[in-house]
Formats: sequence, C-alpha cells, structure tokens
Amino acid sequence: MKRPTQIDVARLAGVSTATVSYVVNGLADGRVPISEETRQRVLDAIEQLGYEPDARAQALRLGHSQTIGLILPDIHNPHFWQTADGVEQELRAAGYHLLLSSADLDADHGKDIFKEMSRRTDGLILMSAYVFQSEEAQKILAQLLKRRFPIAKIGEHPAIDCVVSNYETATREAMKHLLSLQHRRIGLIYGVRSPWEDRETVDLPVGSAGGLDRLLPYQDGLRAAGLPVDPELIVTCGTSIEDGYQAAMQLLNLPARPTALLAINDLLAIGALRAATDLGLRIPADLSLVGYDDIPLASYLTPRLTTSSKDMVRVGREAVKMLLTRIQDPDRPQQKIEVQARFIVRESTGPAPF
Amino acid sequence: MKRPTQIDVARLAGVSTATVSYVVNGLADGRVPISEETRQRVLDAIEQLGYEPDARAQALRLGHSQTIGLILPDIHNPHFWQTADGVEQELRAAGYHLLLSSADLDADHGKDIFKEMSRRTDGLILMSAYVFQSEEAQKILAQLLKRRFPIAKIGEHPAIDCVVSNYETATREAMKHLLSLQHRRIGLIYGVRSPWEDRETVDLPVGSAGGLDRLLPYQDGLRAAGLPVDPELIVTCGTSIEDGYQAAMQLLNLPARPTALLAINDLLAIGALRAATDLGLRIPADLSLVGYDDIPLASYLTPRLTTSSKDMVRVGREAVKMLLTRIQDPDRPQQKIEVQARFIVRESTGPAPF
DNA sequence: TTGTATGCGTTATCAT
DNA sequence: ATGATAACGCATACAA
Repeated sequence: MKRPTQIDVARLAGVSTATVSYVVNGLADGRVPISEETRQRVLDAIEQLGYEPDARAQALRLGHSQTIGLILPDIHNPHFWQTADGVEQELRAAGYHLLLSSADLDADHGKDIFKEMSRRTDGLILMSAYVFQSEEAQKILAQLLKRRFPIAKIGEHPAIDCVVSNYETATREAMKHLLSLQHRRIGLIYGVRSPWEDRETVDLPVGSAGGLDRLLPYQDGLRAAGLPVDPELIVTCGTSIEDGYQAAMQLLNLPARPTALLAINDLLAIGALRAATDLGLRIPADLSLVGYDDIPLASYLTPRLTTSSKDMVRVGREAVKMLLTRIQDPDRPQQKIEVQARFIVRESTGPAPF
Repeated sequence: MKRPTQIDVARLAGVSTATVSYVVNGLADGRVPISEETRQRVLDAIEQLGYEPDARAQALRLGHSQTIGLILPDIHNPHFWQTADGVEQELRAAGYHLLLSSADLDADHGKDIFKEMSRRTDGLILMSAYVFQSEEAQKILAQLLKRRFPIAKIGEHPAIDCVVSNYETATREAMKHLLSLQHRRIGLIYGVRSPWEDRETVDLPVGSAGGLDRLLPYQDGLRAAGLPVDPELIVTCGTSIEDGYQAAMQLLNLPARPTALLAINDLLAIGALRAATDLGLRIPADLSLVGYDDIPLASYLTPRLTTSSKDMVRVGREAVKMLLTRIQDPDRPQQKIEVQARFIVRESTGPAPF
C-alpha cells in the first residue's frame, strides 16, 4: 500500500524501468523510440498503480528541483504578501514551485533559514532585511555567491541581480507636496524596528529595508525648505498597525503638534488615522497623513489615503524573471532592474490648518 | 567552484565518506564511534570547503524532505495570509519547511497543483476550495488517501484529519443582533465567486468555502423572524474589495434600501463601507454593516467593524500540529479539532433608522 | 524499439 | 574507530 516506483510499473507492464522512464518523459529528444503497443501497456500499468515519479529522486538525478525560495522580511505586512503574490504567479507560470519562509522573529536563525533554503532550492529571492546584516549571514551569502548559486534580490545590492524600487523620489515629491500645502511641522512615523531587535540594540539599518529611502529625503526636504529637523518629530517604532497608532498618539500629543504625518507604510498610516480620529482630529482638515505602499485598501479608506506605490506584485514578477534567466545562464553579467515608485495624492492630505 | 560533496570533504580530510557522514550527523545512536582527532580534521575540511549536505540526496535516502505543502484558495485574501502565517510559524518551530501554492486562477490546473505538491512534500494542508471539487481532483485525493499520504484539512471532511471552524453560530448571533436592533431588510454580500468561475458557471459551492455557513443561517434567521428571504437582497459576487463596493452599490440603490448589510468577509465589508460613504450614508446611523474574519485592520477602521473572528493563525497552527502527529503515527484514528468562531460587536452596527 | 548499467549524494549496514 | 558498499528512485549513455 505504499508509493509505487518505476520498478513496480515496469514489472506490471513487463518492461524495463528505462522504458517506463521513456514513456513517462514523453521521449526527450524529439525521437520517439517507443512502440505504441508497449506505450499503452506502460500507461495502463501507471494508471492502475497510480504511479507518480518521485520528485526527490528526480531532483537528485537531474540536479534541480524546480523550486525556488523566497524569504520575506515580515510575513505580517501586506506589502510583502503582494510581493509573494507576484513571485508565486510568475513562478507557477514557469513551472516552478515556491518555498516560502519569513525572517521575522528569527534574528539569530536568519543564517539557518538562509542555509536551509539554499540547500533545497534551485535559487533564492531575497529582500532587504535585518537578518542579512549579521556577519554570519553575510558569510553564508558570500559563499553562495562564490559558488554561483542563483540569487536575485529585491532591493539594491552591488554584487547580485536585483530589482530596485525605492521611495527616494516619491518621498521628495511627498515632501514638496506637504511643504507647498504650507505644512511646517511634519512628523515621521518611522516603523522599522522588528520585535526581536529590542534585544540586541541594532544600529540604524542600511538600505531601503531600514526605511532610509524615506528618512533621508524627509530630512533633506525639511532642510531644503529651511526647516529644522526636529528629532522629537521622528518616532521610531515597530511595523504593526498598533505601533502606528501609538506613534501617532505620541506625535499628536506633542505641545507643538505636527500638522502632517508621514507614516513609513500604510499599515502604520492606518493606525495613525485611527489615532487622529480618537483625538477628534479630522483628516485632512486638522491633519494631513501620507502613507507608503498603496496597499489595496488604501484607496477605499475614508479618507482615501495619499500614499506611494511600488507595485510589489510587479517587483516580485521581475525578480522571478531575473532569477530564472540567471539560472539558465549563470555567466550573464549582473542585472539590475528599476521599478519606478509613484507618489499618489488622494484625500488624506490638504492645506495646513492655521 | 561548484558545490562540494561528501566525497570532496572525505578526500581533503583523508577519511571515508562514511566518516564524514558520521561527524555531520552527530553520530545518530547515542554511541559516538569517532575519535576527537579525525572529528576535528573533518570539521576543518567542511569549514574550508564550505560543505553543506545536499538536501535532495538526503531526501531520497531518508525518504522525507521535512517539507509540507499548503494550498491556499485565494492568495489575495488576508484571511488566508493569516492562516499561512500560522502554518509557517508552527512549521518552522518544528523544523519543517513550507511549500506554498495558491489555487486561484487555476481551476483546471487544480489537480496538477495537487499532484505536484504531494510529490515533493511529506504532507499537505488543504483548505476548502473550489479546486477540489473537480472529479479529477477528487480522484487524486482518493488515491493519496489510499496510499495514506499525510493530509490535514482546514474545513470539514469526512475522511481526513481536519480543523473546522465555521461561521454558523456566529452568523446566527449576528442575525439575532441585527434583528434585535429592529433591522428588517438585511442584505447579504455573498462574495464567493472566483474570477475563473465565470467561464464555467459552476453550481453553488458546497461547504464553508462557498460561504454556506453564512448564507444558510442568514436565511434561517430571516425566516425564524417571520421575514421573507428576498433574493434581491442577496448579491453574489467576487471576493475583492471592489466586488464588495459594487455589490453594496447595487444593494443600496434598491428602491427599498436595506438598513443592514452582511458582507461575507471583511474585505467586502470595507468595499461596502466605502460605497455607503460615497452615497452619503452614515454608519451605523443610516446603515449597519457586519463583516467576517476580523482581519487586523477591522478594529482600526472608522467605524470599527462589527465582525466575526475565526483566528486563522490558530487554525493554521492546529492544522500543522495535526498533520505532524499524523506523519509520526499514520495509524492514529482520524482527528478533528474545532476552533470556535466568535461574533464581535463593534461600532459598525446600530439601531435601524426609521 | 527496448534492455543494461551507471551515477546523482546520502545514510546505514556490515565488515575490519 | 573507521572503511567498503549497498540501497533510495530515477534518467540516460550505450548495447543489443
């Protein structure tokens, strides 16, 4: 009653395992050296036994498993789910399978994920994440690269195929937008801290994962307008809705209350929106709010959220394409694709109150 | 420059591959028949070469891959992400890996997903989905069961370990709630249609996947209160936010406008909320709205959404536990776990307007 | 047109 | 304490 193998089929059909393999694989090279009669016999045996080739054995023999790995920085954020969505779609279209893992909560085990994933897949799609900043992880990554293990990264990287899409330009536009609306005190909800980070007090993260693509242009925008960068207006917090709520509460209870809030992602913005409502503040009349990521909900909220969009589904798809071509041709020069982000003005921003 | 194998390590350390295997595996049976000296030598060689055991070969040899598959009915719905989240967490804790696939868009290929997943994993977690209603799929499922391939299902099933959690009771409560608030015309946004279904006009789906656990109690509730079941008040649609929006628009433009709306999930409810807002209707003053699933956002919306919660993260975890015990002991009698859903009254429901 | 034999990288059983 | 070696299930080069 256990899984039948090629041998079982061969026995039942009265042929050799090679023949079984031939008919199963449709006879690789164009040539079809199998008589219709035995073919049928084998097919019948397969049908009768319910034979399915063992993917593990195939993987060993063939040297690949048609599986690629995706490591998400934070499985709770819809932003990343959209990416996963795109990745899954494109992979499936290409006949590949998706091994999914999340890195959150797993600071120390980051390197293990890394190892484990690379051991069981034909390629990896990485996203900028804290996990990869550890020395351990970097070492493993270097090793994979040396071995030319196929990797594509979502987010900038000097030595890896990558699809980059950051919020620098979009943030500049957002600041211009806010500034032109006469906002002078603009708060930043800088939700970049993962739960596990609290333990080991990590320094400010690098790359867009750390939200620097939003933090820096924010500061620049202020300075360019001759405004001070008030540290009081930047609150660093976690990435959940509740974090956004708390951060906004803190900001909105400041003696000199900001008239606009930049939340580093839409989830945080939703928390902020709730906080504003709870404080009796009307948006955008009393407070302007801008988010990031343009999650599907953003345009259905009341008010519809002003935000920036990265089209992560597209980013996910591009990453897959990139990875697949890399697998196909390991010698190809390093690739880099840019997916433009765009700033979208909707209803949550308006003129500063007097 | 390619992946080093046991043989490479053995050569470099001047030992046999068996010895390498011994030190890598920490010497299985308690007994440790390896001298500290060679041990070090092997370890050094491993370090130097950056050797990692090949998971594919291990899988073949060991007969398992520490990987389980999860098939999501609709990757776009946060409800299912939560499930995946729980599954991923629990799996990781148990040292397993997650092969993820989505069934949406893939009516015809449903059976293929099925096959492919079972070929490469040690077990499967299924959710109620249309895909499995096809005869093809049923046949494959039957075969897997006969072969005693480990499967756990999220949603009722007569012959499979399952964790069930439906909305029957919750819906009854919701109806009672609405009725006691004097609502007499209650609309149902019945978002159960997948995009691909349009092609082949499928009959009404079975099981909670089809939302019957909400439809039936809804009708019963009405009848029990002596109210008619007006087909006009039930609009069947897709599962996206936009679908919810459109459905609500249709309902709210009825000559005899309903005073309350039941949306089969929170996404639809959010669409409905937007529609109400666009029509100048206030919630809950002019219209009561109840959703399902209690997605994280639900309690941050304005108004906070009255909904029902299934705790899908928990469901996901339970499913994994179930599957893992099944793998460990294939002879165990069929299991079934119920996870209670609860109806949560928040701010989107109130007394019917006059 | 089909069968034989070999190897993919491991682990585990037997020797030594 | 360690080394040969036989599977695991499959795909293929080569023979027949």
